[in-house]
Formats: sequence, C-alpha cells, structure tokens
Amino acid sequence: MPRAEFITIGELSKRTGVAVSALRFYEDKGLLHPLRTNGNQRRFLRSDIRRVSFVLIAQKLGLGLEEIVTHLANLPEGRNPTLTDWQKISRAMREQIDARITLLNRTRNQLDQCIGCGCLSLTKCQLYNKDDKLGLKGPGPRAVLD
Amino acid sequence: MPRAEFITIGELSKRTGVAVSALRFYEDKGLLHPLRTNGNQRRFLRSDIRRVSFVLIAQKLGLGLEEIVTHLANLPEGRNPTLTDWQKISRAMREQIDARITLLNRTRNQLDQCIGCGCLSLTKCQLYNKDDKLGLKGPGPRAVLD
DNA sequence: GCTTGACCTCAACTTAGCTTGAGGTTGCAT
DNA sequence: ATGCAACCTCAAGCTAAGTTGAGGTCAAGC
Repeated sequence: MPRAEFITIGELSKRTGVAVSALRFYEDKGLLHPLRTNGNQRRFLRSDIRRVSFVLIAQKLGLGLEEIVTHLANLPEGRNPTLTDWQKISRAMREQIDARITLLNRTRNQLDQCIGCGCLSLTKCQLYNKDDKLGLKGPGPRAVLD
Repeated sequence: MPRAEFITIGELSKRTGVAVSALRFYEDKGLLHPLRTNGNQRRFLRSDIRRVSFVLIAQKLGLGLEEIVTHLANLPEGRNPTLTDWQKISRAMREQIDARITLLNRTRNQLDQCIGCGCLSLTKCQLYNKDDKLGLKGPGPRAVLD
C-alpha cells in the first residue's frame, strides 16, 4: 500500500519548513482545512504539502494571505488537486506578478526622469497618484492635493 | 520677499497629502527634523515638502521607513538640499529598485518552469531557499528540510 | 499502564506603519 | 482680550503575519 494517507501537523511542518504555529495560523486564515482525530488532533492530506508550498511561493511573489486564499479557493477541496488544477492557478498568479513587475518598471522609469531633472516635485512628477489603483498598497490616504 | 521660510505641519500635510498624524510619526522615526516655536509647535522647512515626497516615492518602490532614513541621512540637514544632493540619493535608490525587479523577474521565470511541469515540488522546484538572501523579506524561517 | 513527546487552545506579544481619541495649549484674526 | 481652529502629547487601537507561553490532552512505545 502507499504511504499513510494522513500526516500530522509536525510532519507537515518538517516537510515544508513552516513552523507549526504558522500552520495553525494558516488554518485559522482559511488556507488549510485539516480533518480532526477523535482526540481533536489535526490530520492533513499529503497534498497539503503542495498547498503550503504554493502559499510560500505566492508570498515570495508578494501576495498577501487573503489574496492567496482566493487563489486556493479554485482548488478542489475533496479530491487531491491534479496537475491541471495547479497549472490553472499558477497561471492566474503569473498574471498578478506580471502586473506587479510592470508597475515596478514603470515607476522606475519615472524615477529616472526625476533623476534627470532633480525634481521630485509634486506638481510635475508623475510618480504620484496615477498608479495608485494597482498600488503597492501603501496604507493610508495618498491623495495629492496641491 | 519670497514666501514664508517655515511652514506648519498642517501646511506640509496639505502640500504632500500625508496626514498630520503620519508626519508626526515620521518625525518620531527620524525622517523629519522640524524646528519648534516657543510655544512648542513644529515648523518645517519648505524643502521638507520634497523630503516627504521622497519618502512617498521610496515607499512606492517598496522600501521600509528605516531604509529610507538611511538614504535621507545623506542629505544635508542644515542647508536646503541641492539638485545634486537629490540626484545622488535617487540614483542610489534606483539600484535598490533594480535589484528588486531583477529578483522578481527571476522568481517569475522559475514559476514559469513550475507551470510547465506542474511540480511545485519541494525537492525539485528552485523557488525555495536559494533566493532567500536578497529575499522579499518573508518573516520567520523558511528553510526546507526534506 | 504509564511515560513522554507531540499535540491542543487561548491569550498576549512582536514589527511596521499608521490612525484615533482624550485632554490640554497656541497663535492669529477680530 | 477673546474666540476658536490648529496645534501639542501620550496612550491605545489597527492590520499583517506570525511567535511565545501557560496550562492541559493525546497516542505510541516499552
């Protein structure tokens, strides 16, 4: 028979490098949905290793846990996700990261202009506003009046 | 005569779009060094508008306030910064943002490979470890054992 | 059948980057 | 000289993404 179907939180931690406390936190946030033993201990699917991997990658790409939750929502909760499942979701994510890179590039180019003129002037410099829709989510209001 | 030499915190707020509370916070963090009236109210230099602008841009580029403080440390505190001062500091920052873009690009390319093979496998996928030195500063340990 | 390491919950603490509120003072226009 | 908007400080609260610790339970090996 294949290896045990379920793994403990400790094992999941070892296999992913993510702290046990973080895994519990992830469950809390809806990223993981382990079963429970009669004694109330968590039991994860093997496929959750991959699920956690996905979270790590997505984080590296700069996504927040909430965004990741919505991506993961596209995975089947019952059966083990297939290769196609993962590809679909990865591709969707790729678009987000592409957008982020584009935005960063544009911002950098504008910075170049600012270097050229030494301006950093609110009235002229296009680095303000404009891009805030896709924004690198600075908290608080960033409206420029003037 | 030219316009008043000093501006109040409210004015600085209006001119930059940054909340008064945030400006006080920035002083606390060492980003601003206003003078005080006899009555203990803050008085900023006009050049502080530009200083705050710089903070906003730097934040957009993904720098933390602490990093920004060190960049700003290169500005003269007494006299108003010259164009050359700003150019020097902007150029330094450009390098940081370039590095960030590079890292992001590399990560994306690796994601492409993962899409190709559908792996997301800890043993094969190069998206783990490796890059963590320059890392997009995920908190906590991310070592992969396995 | 008992010991012990792994597990459980819940609450409090952490850093970053602020905001909000309470309670009090300043300074400019009339 | 007075009214009142704008200023002041200090403490507490917020979100993200977790960690740490106290106090208690589970399960697997001897």
